[in-house]
Amino acid sequence: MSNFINPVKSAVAELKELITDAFGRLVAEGKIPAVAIPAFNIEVPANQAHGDFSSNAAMVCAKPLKLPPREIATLLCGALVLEGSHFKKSETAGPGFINFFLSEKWFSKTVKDIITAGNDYGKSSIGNGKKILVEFVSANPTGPMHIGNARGGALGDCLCSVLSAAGFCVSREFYINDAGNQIEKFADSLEARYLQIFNKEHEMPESAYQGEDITEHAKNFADIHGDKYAGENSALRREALVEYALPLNIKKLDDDLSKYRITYDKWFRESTLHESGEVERITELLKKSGYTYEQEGALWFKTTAFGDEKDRVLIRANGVPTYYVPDIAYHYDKLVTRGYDTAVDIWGADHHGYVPRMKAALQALGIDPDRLKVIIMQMVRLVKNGEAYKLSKRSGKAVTLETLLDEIPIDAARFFFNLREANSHFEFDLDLAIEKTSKNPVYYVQYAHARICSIQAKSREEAGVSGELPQTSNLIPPTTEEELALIRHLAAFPDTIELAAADYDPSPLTRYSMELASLFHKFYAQCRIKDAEPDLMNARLALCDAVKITLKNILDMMKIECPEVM
RNA sequence: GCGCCUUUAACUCAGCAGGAUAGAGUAACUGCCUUCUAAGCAGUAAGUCAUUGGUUCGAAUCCAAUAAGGCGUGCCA
Repeated sequence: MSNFINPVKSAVAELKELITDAFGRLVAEGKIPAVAIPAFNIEVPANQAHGDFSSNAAMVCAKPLKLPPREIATLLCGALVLEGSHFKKSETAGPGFINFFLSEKWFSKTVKDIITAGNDYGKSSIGNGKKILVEFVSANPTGPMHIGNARGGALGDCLCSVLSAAGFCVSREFYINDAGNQIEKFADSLEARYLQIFNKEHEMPESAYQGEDITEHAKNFADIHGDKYAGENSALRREALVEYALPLNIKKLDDDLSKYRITYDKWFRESTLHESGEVERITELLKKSGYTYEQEGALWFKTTAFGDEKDRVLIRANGVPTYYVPDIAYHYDKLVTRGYDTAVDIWGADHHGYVPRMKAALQALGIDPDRLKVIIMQMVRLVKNGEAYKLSKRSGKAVTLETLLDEIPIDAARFFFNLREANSHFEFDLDLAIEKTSKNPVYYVQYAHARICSIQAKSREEAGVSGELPQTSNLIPPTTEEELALIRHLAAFPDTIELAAADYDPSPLTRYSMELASLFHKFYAQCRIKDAEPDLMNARLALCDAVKITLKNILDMMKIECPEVM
């Protein structure tokens, strides 16, 4: 499935070998004492003048070798054999760094490898086929989704793509809280609105959902059933109302999320855990774990034994389980019953205190708590005309996902929400998101893609060839700094995916795409393609192709369109 | 009170398994379209990396304390 082309990794591995060989040679020649060489790093210097890679090998050896770092660096440089490698030059610099410069061959090879890999370029196998279940959005089915769900959706969906690209076997899941207190509250609200239709005096409970969607449900229900349920007993009436409205709400969630380009592998209903007896079974398992006790008529779980700040109630004194129990049952289902290696949950920051609680329960059940990875997402602050934008025109309530997508393109929403890491307080500039200029990062990146498409078409036309360019068999090496910088960055793509996957954070990829677009635009401004010499034109078209492939691979992951014309 | 998160240029943010002169975009100011998409490029200016200590050859990065802000701390979810 995945190609193992990682131009940076292979270069780094080669360098480590070259340096180790050089040490060996120095020892053999008696120039340095034979002591254990400490681990050293190969890194990409911030400053390009310092080469393509640099190593601190000489610096970390200063102590064991009892020699000044610069002297060691000079010795190492003398002992390095670069012939036949992908490097053309090494030099000592600064406090004792050794800087390495890649040969032109490496650059040509990288371009060729990317084109060969195509859709697979960037994929990695670090996931090793491990099964990951990512649960995200899981919005309350009692009402519309809000702006936090919009962030969670874009983040979760993109994270799934990243993990897939990194070689994990990923499932997307939505957990529907269709049981418990909030459904009771939903029933309260619907019932009150329904009864109000026939009796204006009827009062709405203060704790009820006040949104217009509730009123609409009640009205539509009354259109179908009239006052038939007004005289019924409350339990029947509530049941009928919930049975009517809940599926509509769930359908709406699904519809809205589909518009947002999110489709789940599974919608998991909390109610099934109650119906199947799993909730009771988990309660028994927890009791058996020895970490529960009864107090004041309630059943408590000793979360303090696992570092939480206080113990928590599992079963209320009235015999009804708190939300905690089905949640534990749900995670048990993910990690044990269904056997996922890892469960990733994306939660709003207001739930962060819940993390130690959930992990404590897993531990009590003998499950490694590290198998649950909770991504905490900080709040989003919408800004319009330089001011906080809090209210939605339609409902007068918090801005809904639907309202947001009315205001800005889906591409922009998905891109913007992945611009920052989840755990950063996020300011979303609505004016910027709809702007069609280079200020808007989405357009900037898409424009690079469209530009390449245009160049390719024009150049082929000019050369009078029928789609046969570029020929990658014999690329002439790049020479300009713009080309070199662009290829260096292309080569870093697989590492960026691995980094994003390891941190469960897609945002490095978003920023990577902006940098790639920027380097491409610079290259475009500086290097002619259409009227270049045939060999040069071919090489540059190949480079364009490699950029286009990489851009497309990223935008596909984010489910953002790759326009050929803008 | 206790816990988690945040604090880097005027604004929004990168950088944080310690490394060589702290980066980008926006806003401000200058240039560049008879030449492959100006939705673009080039340039100028902008910093006490919240503060104070510590760790060491070296700290925006690690540790501690302080300050400011956000969020938690329910027999709500």
